[in-house]
Amino acid sequence: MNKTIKVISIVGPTATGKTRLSVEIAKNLNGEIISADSMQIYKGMTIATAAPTNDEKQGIKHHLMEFLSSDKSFSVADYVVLAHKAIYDIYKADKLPIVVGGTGLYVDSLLNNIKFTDNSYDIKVREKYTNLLEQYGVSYLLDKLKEIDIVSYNKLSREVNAKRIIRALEFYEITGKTITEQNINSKQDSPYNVIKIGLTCKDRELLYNRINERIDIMLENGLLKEAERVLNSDLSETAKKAIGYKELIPYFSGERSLEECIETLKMNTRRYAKRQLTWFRKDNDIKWLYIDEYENFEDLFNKALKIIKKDFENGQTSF
RNA sequence: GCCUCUGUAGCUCAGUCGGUAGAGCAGGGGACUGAAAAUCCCCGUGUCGAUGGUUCGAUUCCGUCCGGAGGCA
Repeated sequence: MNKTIKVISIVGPTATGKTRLSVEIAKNLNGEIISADSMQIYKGMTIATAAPTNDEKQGIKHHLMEFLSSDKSFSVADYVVLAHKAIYDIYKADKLPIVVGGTGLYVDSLLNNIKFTDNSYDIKVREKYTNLLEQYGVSYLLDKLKEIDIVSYNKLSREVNAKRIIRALEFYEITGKTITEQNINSKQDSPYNVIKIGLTCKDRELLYNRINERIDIMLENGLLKEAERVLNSDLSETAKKAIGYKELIPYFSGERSLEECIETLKMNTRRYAKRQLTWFRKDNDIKWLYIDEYENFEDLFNKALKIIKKDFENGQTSF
C-alpha cells in the first residue's frame, strides 16, 4: 500500500506542552487535530484531563475530544475506527491531520493500522472469567490458557497479569481464535506517512515539578467542584479510571485530608507520566524534543517545524 | 545545668549476642493488540551522626563531641 496520507503525530508524557505545540503547528501548516487521549474523549471532565479550552484551541478543530458521555465505555477498537475516519476527512479537505495525545496504545494502534477483530468483546464472557478468577485463582485460568494458546501462556505465566489472561481466554471463547493469532493477523500496512515528534524533559525532576504545578493549577481552576460533580454521576468502567477524581474520594468521604489526597493524585500522575515514557521510548521513529533544552517556546516550535518540513521534503511533496 | 531516650537507604523504621546490614513506602527500569489515566513484572552499597579507645576486626562495646525528642530544675 502506498503511504499517501501525511500525518504528524505529537506524543509524550503529560504536562509537556503537547497541546500548545500542536495548535501552533496546526495554525502554521493548515492542520486539524485528532486527539489520542483515552480520557479527553469524555465530556465534562475538562479540568482533570487538562483538555484544552477554547482559548487554547485558537480556532483549530479538535477531533475525538470531549464528545462522549462519561457513562459510556470506550476502547481502542472504538477509537481506531473513529480516528481513521477523522484522518481521512481531514485529508480529503486538503488539510494536515495531526494526531496528538499521551495514550500510547491509541496512537500506535491508529498509526500502525492495527486491525481489531469485530465482535471480539463480550462483557458477559469477561465477567464469567472474572468470577472464575475470584473462585479458583489465577493458576486455574493459566491452566485453561495453557490448553489453548501455549505462546500466550508462556508469556503470561512469567508475569502474572490477570487482566490479560482473562482477555486471552475471552478472545478465544468468542472468536474461536487465540489472542496470539490475533496479534499476528492484526498487523497490516499503514496508509500513513507519519512524522513523530516526542515532547519530554531531559530532567525527570523538572517533569515532575511541572506535573505537581499543573495539579495545583487544576485545583485553582475548580477541580474539586468538577470532581464532586463527576463522582456523583453515573460513570462508565473506563471513565472511572481517570486520574483526578478517584484520588479525591477519601477526601469527600472524610477519611483523609485534602492534602493527603492531593499528594496521591500528584503521585499517580507522576507514575502515569513514567509509564507513558516507557511506552514511547521504545519507538525509534520518534524525534524527541527536550523542552528544557530550549530557551523559549518559539525555539521549540521552530525546531519542530524544521523537522516536519525536512521530513516531508525527503518524502517528495512539501507544503 | 543535670537525667533519660534517640541518630542506620530519599522517608518511616528493623537488625547485627562484634565478622561492614534489610523491610515498607518513595524512586528507577520494563511489558503492553477491544479496561491502557488501566493492568502487571523486575530492581535495595548505604562514610550504619562524628571522632578517639578496646579488639585480629566496631555500625554493634566504652569515652568524648555534635544533632533531635522528652523529663527534672
